[in-house]
Amino acid sequence: MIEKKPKYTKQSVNRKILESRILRSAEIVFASKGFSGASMERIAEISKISKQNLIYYFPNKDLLYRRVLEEILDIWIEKLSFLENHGDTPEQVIRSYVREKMQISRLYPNGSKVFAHEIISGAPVLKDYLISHLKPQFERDIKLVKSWIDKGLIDEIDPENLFFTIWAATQTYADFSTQIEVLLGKKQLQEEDFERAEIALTEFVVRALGAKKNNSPSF
Amino acid sequence: MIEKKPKYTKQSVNRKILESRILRSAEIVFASKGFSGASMERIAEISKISKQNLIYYFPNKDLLYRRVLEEILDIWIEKLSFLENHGDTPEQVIRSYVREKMQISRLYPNGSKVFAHEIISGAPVLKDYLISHLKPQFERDIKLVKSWIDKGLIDEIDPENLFFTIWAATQTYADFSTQIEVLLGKKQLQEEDFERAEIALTEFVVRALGAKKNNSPSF
DNA sequence: GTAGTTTTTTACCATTTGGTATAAAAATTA
DNA sequence: TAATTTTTATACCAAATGGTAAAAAACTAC
Repeated sequence: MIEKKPKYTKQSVNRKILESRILRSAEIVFASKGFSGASMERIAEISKISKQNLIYYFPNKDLLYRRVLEEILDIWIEKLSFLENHGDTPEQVIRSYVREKMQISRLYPNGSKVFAHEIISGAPVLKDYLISHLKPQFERDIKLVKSWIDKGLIDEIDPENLFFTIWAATQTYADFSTQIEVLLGKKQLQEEDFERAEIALTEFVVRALGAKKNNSPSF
Repeated sequence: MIEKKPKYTKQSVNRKILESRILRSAEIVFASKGFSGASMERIAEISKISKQNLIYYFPNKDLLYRRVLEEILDIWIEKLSFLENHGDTPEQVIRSYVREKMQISRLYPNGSKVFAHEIISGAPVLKDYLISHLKPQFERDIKLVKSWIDKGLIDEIDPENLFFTIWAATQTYADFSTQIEVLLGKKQLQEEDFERAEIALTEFVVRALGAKKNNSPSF
């Protein structure tokens, strides 16, 4: 029997809230234990609901895992396109891009870690998605960078490796945070650490590109 | 009863061979499934021995995991010191360092992945080791880079982030190889891909440092 | 060859865990 | 108040899996 329902009942709102609470909990557990090491029991515990109730919302673990991955990927796909980082000069685009990427590492460290586990494991779940969604965007962005080179706006760098390096350098602040914390002697990375990293990396990249600067170098 | 034995009997040789075969198999499984997802059964299968025989050599999974991590770390610690990359100029040191690091990614991709899983998971096993071994070396290397800056050999870059970026960019070729393969449209990364990456990254870093070059820029 | 040691195989077990089934509160909506 | 949805509790189960115990087989040394 199909019923007509108001869109925002108390129940449906609570449901959304609880679902996202579960997803955040799942993120934490998947990030720190990997897919196999994460137990539904533990995720339920962190979500402060019973295991049975968790299963009521997410009938199985695979689905929950997929949802966590989808969530972080949607964020990336949305913010990660070079083309959409409006800016007139290559330098502006790069600065904006590195900032966006670094913000994702700061704001969604657990999602990033789950993604990292997945890719390192050979992307058993995400491979198709990478091919269908990430690759086309990557190729568009590569073209853009090549056009910059052709126009003489930047030096003749290797476009593919430019992206791999930026991604790696920004993600390392989420994925390898434990190592960085140890080496910097900090219990946890603070906003200032991310800011410093953003500045350093941006400077690296801009220098490497030999981008024609608007503002004079700061040192 | 303690017996004197010849050092290289048929048995002891076979044992060493089998042990390293097991370690390589374990590396593969830990890399693709993480610690929890890796089963002793599967590791035995790849090693072409029975599960019970595997347990004979490595009485439990934790120990096997530790051994795999130790193996890759020994390689790193050995090759990763900035100071030991002899070279007169900063540029030479950097080039040598990036090359070494990239070679590790090429030669030990699975070890690198196991390490990555471990760090992303919060380094439950390796944390102490990082503090006691990696941190002191890191601090020495930071000092060296700072001395370069003081002497005006390189520009005033952020030393810590220099290392984080180099590590991330080189390791991504091992850890995120699946993603890179997808984006480059290749089934597997070849030696030429690593070489290209090495050149690109080296150039990238050298430019970022503003190191005084010996050879004129190639473009 | 034989005793002693090392390696391999066979049989088995206890725990974990993802998930089912069911009933019944509790809360929400109509 | 009746119907629906959400939550918890109880009991349970099959498969996977890390690990034990012990006997058989292979090898080494004398």
